[in-house]
Amino acid sequence: MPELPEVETVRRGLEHFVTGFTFRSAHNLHPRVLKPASIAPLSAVEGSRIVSINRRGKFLWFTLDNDLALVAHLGMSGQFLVAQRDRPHPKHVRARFSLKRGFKSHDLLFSDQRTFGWLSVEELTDGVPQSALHIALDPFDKAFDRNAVIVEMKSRKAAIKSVILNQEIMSGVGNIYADESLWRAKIHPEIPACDLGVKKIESLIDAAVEVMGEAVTVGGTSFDSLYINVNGESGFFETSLAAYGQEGEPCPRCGTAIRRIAFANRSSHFCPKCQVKSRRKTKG
DNA sequence: GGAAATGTTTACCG
DNA sequence: CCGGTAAACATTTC
Repeated sequence: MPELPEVETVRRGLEHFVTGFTFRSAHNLHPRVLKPASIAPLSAVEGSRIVSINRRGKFLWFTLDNDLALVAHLGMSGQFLVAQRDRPHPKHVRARFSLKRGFKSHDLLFSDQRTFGWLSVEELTDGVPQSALHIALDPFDKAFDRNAVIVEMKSRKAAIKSVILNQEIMSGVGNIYADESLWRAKIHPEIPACDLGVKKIESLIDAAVEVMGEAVTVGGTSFDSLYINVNGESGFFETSLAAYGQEGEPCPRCGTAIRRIAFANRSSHFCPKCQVKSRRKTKG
């Protein structure tokens, strides 16, 4: 379930294990793993050295030493795995890369059960691949302009949850962290963004940064294990979710049962007492 | 058996 | 242009 924190965890894992390595071979093992917009087959990366691993929102890419990038989106279920001899061969392997640096070598696998993820070879524009150019900066980017994002959000008539999920305004937030952020900021998901005060939108962005930052911290604690480190499992969900997936469970703040509504083709979870739609005050 | 689940893109309608 | 909705992609789990 990769959103920004999971993708960042994968990025850190890859940075640790494959930076400086050269692609010795690249094998495409599934007819849909290569994004149609890719300018070349996966084998185009053979012979290239990995300079850095980069991320914007949920888009991930390997910057190579030849102005190209191997771009990856994990979709719903994509994973990178460093193949290990003593581990069983993972299922749903869509691509296999053989890497080497000096006497060291290992295989990197891209596994994706539901095949919503993809890989592509792309050119970079100012260090950003073609397919991620339309994606807005995420709040962890050094160049992230918080005030500009607040102004943009405030100008939208759409429901605040749609706005915070819109990757072209601010990237990185998916359905889970949207619900968690809205819960922390005490905002009902269906309130039009333009009806919210600047302070409220500010607190929502801060909540998103906070909750995703915590998730990255938890996900990043597994650095001792090669396997866990790159597979994108954060372990965050089991203990720390206040709203997402908690329908019927008590709100950790007030004890009211969390509600689930179908919204924007997805589920939204919120506390009907803490996150009220109208600002009408109770009489008396 | 049916619904729901994660994300993105595209289409269609108002 | 904006926004809401749905469908498409695939598979597994409840």
